[in-house]
Amino acid sequence: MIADRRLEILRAIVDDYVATNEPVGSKVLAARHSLGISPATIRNEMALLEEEGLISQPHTSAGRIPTDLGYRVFVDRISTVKPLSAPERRAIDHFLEGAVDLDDVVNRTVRLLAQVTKQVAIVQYPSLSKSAVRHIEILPLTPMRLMIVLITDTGRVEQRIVELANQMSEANVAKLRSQLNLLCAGEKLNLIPNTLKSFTEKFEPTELTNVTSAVNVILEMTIERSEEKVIVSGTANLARIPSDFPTSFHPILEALEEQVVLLHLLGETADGTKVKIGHEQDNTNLQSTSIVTSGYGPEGERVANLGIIGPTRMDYSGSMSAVSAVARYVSRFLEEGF
Amino acid sequence: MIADRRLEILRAIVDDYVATNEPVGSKVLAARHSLGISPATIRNEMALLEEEGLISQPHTSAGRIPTDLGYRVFVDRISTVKPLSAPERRAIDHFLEGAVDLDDVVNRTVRLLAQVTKQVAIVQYPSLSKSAVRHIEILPLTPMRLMIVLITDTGRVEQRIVELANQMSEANVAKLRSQLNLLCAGEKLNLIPNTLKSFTEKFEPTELTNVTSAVNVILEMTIERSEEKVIVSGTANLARIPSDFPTSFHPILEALEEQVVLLHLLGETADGTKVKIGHEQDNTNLQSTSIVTSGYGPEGERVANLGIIGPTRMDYSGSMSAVSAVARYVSRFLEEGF
DNA sequence: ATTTGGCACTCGACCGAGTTAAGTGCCAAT
DNA sequence: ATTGGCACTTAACTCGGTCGAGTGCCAAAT
Repeated sequence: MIADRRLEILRAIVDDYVATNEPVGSKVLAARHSLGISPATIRNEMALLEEEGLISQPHTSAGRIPTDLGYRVFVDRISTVKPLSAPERRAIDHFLEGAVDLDDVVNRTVRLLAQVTKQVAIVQYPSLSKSAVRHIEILPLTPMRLMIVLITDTGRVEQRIVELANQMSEANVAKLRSQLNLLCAGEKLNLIPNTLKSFTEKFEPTELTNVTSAVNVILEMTIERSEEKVIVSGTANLARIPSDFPTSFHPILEALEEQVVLLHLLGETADGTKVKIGHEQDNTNLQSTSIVTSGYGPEGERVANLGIIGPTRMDYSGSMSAVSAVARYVSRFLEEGF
Repeated sequence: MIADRRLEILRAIVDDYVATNEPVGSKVLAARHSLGISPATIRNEMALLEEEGLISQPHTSAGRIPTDLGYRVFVDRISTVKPLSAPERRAIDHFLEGAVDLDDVVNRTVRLLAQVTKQVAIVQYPSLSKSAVRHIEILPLTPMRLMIVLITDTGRVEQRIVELANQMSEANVAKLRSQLNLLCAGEKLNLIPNTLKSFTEKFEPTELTNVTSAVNVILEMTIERSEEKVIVSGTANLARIPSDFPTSFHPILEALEEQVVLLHLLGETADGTKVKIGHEQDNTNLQSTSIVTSGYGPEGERVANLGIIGPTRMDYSGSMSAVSAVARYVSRFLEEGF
C-alpha cells in the first residue's frame, strides 16, 4: 500500500539472496540494483520490513534474509511470471513424445520436472477414485486361479490374482466378465462398491463363493489398494548445495520416502499452481523447504497433482512457471490418449 | 599364513572402526579386545599390516583405519556369519505375508532390506529375458485400439496399447489371441522374437497390417522395453551419519538415480552373496561405498539380484546375513506362487 | 628371538586473544 | 524525507600455544 518502494526492496533482497545464498546488506543492495536510493534510506526501509516480519538478520552484524512470510509476500504480490528459457520450453514440448503407457508418462514427467527445476520432483498417479473403469478383464490362469485386470480411463492398469475355492468353467468366467463390464464400464471407481452391492444375486448358488471372492478382490482394488501412488525423482538435488539445509537433510530424505507424507504434501487436487512455504508446512521435518504444486488432468476435473520441493530459498518464479507448464503439457497429452 | 595373529588384529581394527567410526590406536585396541598382547607388540604388527596395504593412517598422529584391501581380506578370510537378531528374523519371516502381486513383493522387499540393514536397498525385478510367457491377453479397447497384456511366470505384468490401421473384428482378435498363446505360452521371453518370426504368415493379407503392428508391440515389450527394472529404498540412510561421506554425497545420490548404474552395480545374476568394496567398484562416484548383493529366484536359475549399498565402513557380516536371508525368503515365496 | 616398557617426536584438535570486515542504528546536516 | 558520517556489534579469520593421542624406535626383559 504505502509500501510500494518497500516491496521493491523486498524483491531485491529475495532476488539477491536466492542468487547468492548470503544475507544481503544495504550497501550491496544499493550497488547491484539501481534503485535511486542511498544505503542509509534502504536501511530505514529494511528496519520497517523487519518490523513487519518479512525479513530478519541471522545476527547483528549480518545482512538480512527473507523470512517465510517475506517469501509469501514475494510470491503473492511481487513475483512476476518468469518465461521459461528456450531450451526448457523445447524440453517440455517434447519429453512425452513416444511415451508408451501411463508408467512411462509419469516417469518421464517426474524426471523432466526434476531436471528443469533442479529440485526434487513429485508426481502423483491419476487418482483411482477420480478415474472411471474402462474395462475389467478376467483371465483364468489355472482352473482355480484368476487374474483380474482393471483398466481405467486415465490409463492406470491394476492387476491382482484370486485363488478360487472351486473350479470355474470358461463359460462362467466369460459370463462374469461380461456382467462385470456391463455394470462397471464408464463408472467412476469410487462408485463401484455401490454398483456391485447386489451383483452376486445374479449368480447361481454353486458359483457364489467364486464370484464373491472375485468381486471382493475388485472392491479391494478400487478402495484399499494403494489408492494414491506417488513417485519422486531428483533427490540428489537436495544435496547439491549443502548449505541449503544446514542441519543435515536426513529428516528430509526420510520424509520423502513416506508415501503418506508425499500425498499430504501434494494436498487436495485442484486447479492452479499453489505454493507452500517453510512453516506453512505442518510436517516439522520439512519446515526448511517449500513446495510448488499444480493439479493436472482434464480441465475442471483434475485427476492428480504434481510438483517440486526445494529449499525455501528457491527460485519461486522459475519453479512455478516450470511446474505449471509441465502440468499443462501432461494434461493435454493425457486428454489426447496415447 | 604366518599372519594368524595379525589377522586377529585386523579383525579387531575393523570391528572397532566400524563401531566407533574413529581411527583406532594400539592402546584402545589392547584395552577393548583382550588379546593377550601389549600395545607395543600391536604397534609392530600394525606396521606390518600397513606395509601389506591392509590398513593406513589418516595422519601421523592418528590411529589406523582399514583400507579397501583390508576390508576385502576381512570379508574373505576373517568375518564369520553373524546370526540375525530375533526381531530381524521375525521381520524377515513375515514381511511378505499377504503380498498381493509382484509389485507388492518387490516393494516390501526393498523396504524391509533398507530397514533391517540401515542401508540403501536395491531390488531388481525378475529379469524379463529370464522369464517365460504365462499368458498374452489382447483386449479391444475400441475397434481401432488394442491393449496387449503380457504376463510372465515370475509375476511381471506389462501392458501396452496399439493403434491399428484398420478396424479389427472380435473374431479376429480372438484368433490372434489364441494363436499367440498357442505359440508363446511357456516360452522364455528372449526366444519370443524367434518364435514369432514367421507368425504373420498364418493370417490373411487384409489382416496383415493389424497383426503386424500387434506383433511388433509384443516384440518391443520382450526386448526393448525396460528390460531390467530396479527400485531403491532407504536413501535417507546415506545421510544418517554425515561423516561417512566426508565429501558431500551428492554424487552418490545422483548415481543411485540412474537405472543403468544400479543395474551395473548389481552385476550379473548369479548364486551366492557377493561383496564389492570401495575401489573395486568402477563407478568413480561410488568408490567410497561397498555393495552387498545376492541373486534370488528358483534354485539354479536365479532371475534377478537384490542387495544393499553403504559406506565402505559397514557391518559386512550383518549386511551379508541380512541380504542372503532376504534373498532366500523371497525366492521361496516366489516359488510358491502368490 | 620375541615381547615389552619407556621415551622422544609428530601432528591434528582445541583454546584464547587479537584483528578484520561487513553491516547496523542513530543523529545531525541537507 | 534523504543522506553522509560515525560509533558499535559481532561472526569469521588468523596466529601462537598447549594438549593429547598415537607412533616408531630402542634397549631391557623374558
